Amino acid sequence: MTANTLKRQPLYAQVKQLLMQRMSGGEWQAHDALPSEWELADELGASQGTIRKALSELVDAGLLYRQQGRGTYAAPVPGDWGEASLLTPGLFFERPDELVREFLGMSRLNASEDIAEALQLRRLAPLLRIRQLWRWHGAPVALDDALLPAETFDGMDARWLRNSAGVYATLQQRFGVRVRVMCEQFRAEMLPREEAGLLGVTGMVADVPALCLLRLSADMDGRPLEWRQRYCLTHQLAYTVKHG
Amino acid sequence: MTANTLKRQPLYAQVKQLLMQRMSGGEWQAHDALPSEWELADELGASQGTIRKALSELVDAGLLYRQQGRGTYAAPVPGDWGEASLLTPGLFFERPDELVREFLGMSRLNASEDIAEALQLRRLAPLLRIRQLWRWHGAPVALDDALLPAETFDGMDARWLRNSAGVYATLQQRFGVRVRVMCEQFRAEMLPREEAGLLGVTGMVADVPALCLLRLSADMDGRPLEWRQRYCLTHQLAYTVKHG
DNA sequence: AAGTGGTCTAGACCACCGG
DNA sequence: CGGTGGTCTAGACCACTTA
Repeated sequence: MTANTLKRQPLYAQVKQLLMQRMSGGEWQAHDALPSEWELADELGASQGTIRKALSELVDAGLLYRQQGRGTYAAPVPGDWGEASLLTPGLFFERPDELVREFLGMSRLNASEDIAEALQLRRLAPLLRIRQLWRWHGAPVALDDALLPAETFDGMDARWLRNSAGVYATLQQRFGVRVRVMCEQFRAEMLPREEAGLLGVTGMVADVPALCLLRLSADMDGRPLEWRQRYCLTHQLAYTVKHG
Repeated sequence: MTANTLKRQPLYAQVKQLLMQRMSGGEWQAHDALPSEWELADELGASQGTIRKALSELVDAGLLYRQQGRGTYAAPVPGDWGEASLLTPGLFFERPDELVREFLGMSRLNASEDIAEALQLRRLAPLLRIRQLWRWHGAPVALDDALLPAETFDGMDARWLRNSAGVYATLQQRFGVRVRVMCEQFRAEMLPREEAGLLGVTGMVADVPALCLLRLSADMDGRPLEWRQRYCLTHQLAYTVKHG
């Protein structure tokens, strides 16, 4: 392989980088087959083992999946809900039920100091706020606010969001940006009034504890893209994370 | 390498398995150096590349760490707190402060149906309950109950727990068992009275929401070992998880 | 300088999948 | 059957640490 990128990067890392760029450019959609290891090796002038190492790391990163005897394929865009599933508390081996997403609306606001810092924006930078409701067997269980830098996603159209599979799918389709969840925070809070209303928590029993989730997402190069805040009702359900 | 274990396992997986067994047996303590790749290759009759693949997977699993030019070392036992750190809500890049663990006591009880199933025990199987308090800058922030199958850990001594670095460290030192966190659940709950007392939540303001964490841990072969329940106060702190 | 892990190559064989 | 990914080998060179 010709030494085209930064010299101090190992070859397999350069291959990985190149493939990620091509994937971002939309060369392969979800479930499209990539060239075989040998074709890539010829094309890029590297050995098959080097190509394999790059592909393996992309599989680990969740960007590709492989099937013995068939080929290597582009993985679908991750959903807005994230890796964790909703399960009945205490049952770790339950099969997760499907969550249904409902787009509530898009609005504009200015970044607070915390959020501006996390997203590496100037103070009061304009943001898009995308609000979604999650239902489980019809009942609302979570409320999402996704905050995106407005300048990066200038031209975002609410209709795109209403008719797509979620924020991440829209960013991928309309802006060619692949999102990666960087870190998440959990804490317990009393459900604020506005969110309680949207989640259908009625009556004077306003003393409902909610699981509050914060998420920071970035593109494949690590540039922050999204600050997400979620209120989850966990009376009957719990957020379940499986480890390596 | 002689075909001694199950035939359908690839060689590198057998090497991995063997090294895990030796590690469990206490052959290498934390930060002890393992033999070099070439020494292992000679000893086990595999090639250096195969040994490397096994070692790499053990590094990914957190059992080993490697330093270029120096060697391969046994990783220290993970702490009881887990992977997630406590940070100020909304600040993802903060440096996590140290948590101080305090052993409160050990008692016995019988497994509920849920717990018996998760730990693959019969109903009402005897359990050890190990209670620990976590402090952050002196103030209590979390309360842990670790539930272990009493028969597996027959002879467990409370003094071991009081003077060790935690439950996992004790299991490793006294029983040669390496613990691996399988999955965790989060939900929001109002803090029950007993836990509120132990966490120093005083007065009539009993309406404190708490982050409730459930954890299922296992040994390296996947056999369930521990059910842990934790109540976290998250008024000023949040549970932060970083992703791959 | 010697020893270690990290990268890279070339070639081989196997297991699996599809037509 | 051919093509694919999965495993394994042997050998080479580099980068880093230690002495």
